[in-house]
Amino acid sequence: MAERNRMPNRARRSPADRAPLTREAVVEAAVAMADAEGLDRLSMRRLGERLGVEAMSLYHHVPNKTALLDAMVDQVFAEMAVPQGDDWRAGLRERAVAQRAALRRHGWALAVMESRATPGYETIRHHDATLGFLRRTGFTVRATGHAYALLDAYVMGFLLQEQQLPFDDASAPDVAAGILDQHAAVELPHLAEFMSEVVLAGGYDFADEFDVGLDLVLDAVGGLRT
Amino acid sequence: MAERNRMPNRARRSPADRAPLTREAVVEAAVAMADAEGLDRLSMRRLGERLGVEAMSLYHHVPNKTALLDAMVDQVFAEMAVPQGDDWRAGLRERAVAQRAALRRHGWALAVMESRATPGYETIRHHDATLGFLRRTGFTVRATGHAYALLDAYVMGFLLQEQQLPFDDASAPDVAAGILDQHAAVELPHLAEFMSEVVLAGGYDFADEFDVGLDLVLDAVGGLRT
DNA sequence: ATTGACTTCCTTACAATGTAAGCCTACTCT
DNA sequence: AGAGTAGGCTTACATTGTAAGGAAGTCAAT
Repeated sequence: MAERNRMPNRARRSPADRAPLTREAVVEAAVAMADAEGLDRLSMRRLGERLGVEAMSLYHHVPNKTALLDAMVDQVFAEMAVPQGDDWRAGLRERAVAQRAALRRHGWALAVMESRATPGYETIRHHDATLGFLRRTGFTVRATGHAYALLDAYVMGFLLQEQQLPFDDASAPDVAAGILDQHAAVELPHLAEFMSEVVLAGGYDFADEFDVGLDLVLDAVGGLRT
Repeated sequence: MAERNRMPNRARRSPADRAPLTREAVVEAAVAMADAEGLDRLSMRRLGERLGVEAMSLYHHVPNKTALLDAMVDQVFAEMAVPQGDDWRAGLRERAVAQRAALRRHGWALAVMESRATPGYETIRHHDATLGFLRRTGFTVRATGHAYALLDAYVMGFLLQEQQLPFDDASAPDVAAGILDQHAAVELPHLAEFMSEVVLAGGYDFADEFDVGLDLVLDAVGGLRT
């Protein structure tokens, strides 16, 4: 009896002496799984397997799969650094970069965000902190709304493009050539021009466009400060 | 026999005297279905039902569901007007507005575009035409790339936000209050400020932010012209 | 120490999905 | 007339989310 109670409350000894399952562990594993294998390979059964548990056991920690997805997105927001300091431009730039990094690390997140509409705790906190940063660094309430919408739209939209266009690594030229070949029957003079003069010229990385656009957007945002 | 051949080639008389099924009809019905009932209610079985046909019959016109989704997206691009005229700013603004209209008409399209990466015929044509417009109205090849990326990122990103934020109709105040209530335990001073001073002040429609940001983006794009 | 509530796991079961395999029939072409 | 094909149908299977309920352990109160 003394021995029996040596273990913490919820320790189980049943099949395998595994660590107690918690909501956080479930969400974390789900994130890891989606990161590693993609969103469509994340099923309750497979997630359970990874945690050494049957699928239905997960429902003790998460009401259903969409709630799990919401929690996963919230986790991503938790990873996103919030802007700090007094320099509005530096702060916003950092936030944009952090946002992009987080959403690239978790490629599934954009897709999930898009379909769900229930922001979680960390998400809300992140928004509040960013709004606070804007207010603090000289934006009126109105301007804050415009600035936030513009900046966020740009970052999210760029990420969306990045996921579609396959020009972000060394294989860009091949892919570009492939697309042209595939539609060889159609007249595509301008696409061909862009491909040959920019993409195939070498050294083109679509990811570099991010900074170009970001600077322009930040200029625009700056103009909103009274 | 003379009577028999009165009908066009593929007319069937079998169970119901329905019109011949074509790939276009399938895609069109799929788009209509997704528009009306949402992407997740679009299944091959339900689509077949709508067309008076069993699910497997659809596979004679479309190789698989993902190809169908690709075709649906392509259809949306086909609806998107391409920029025309000599005025770069007017042309780009029109295109952005058309793009937004098309993607709002077909709320599922963004989500599908995000997961697929194989552009179709109409999509490629649209890109080519837009690139052509930029080149024609005074953008260098390089500047064209930057301008296109920036503008598209903004429009897509804004749409993504629009789908998340539920502030685009008269219920905005209720929703805003609901979010604050739900997280009442957390300190959210800046969100509360924004809600009370902007959203709850009445007359706030997030959709209006589109034009504000678009003008700023167009200013920025204009700066890219030589 | 016994009881009863509660947690956390499991098993079983069901409906819905995409789609492979193969059959049937009417039309087209020779 | 006979062969080939196109386009429909039926059947079947693996995979999904999850409802329902059962078993075993832990805890609080008696």
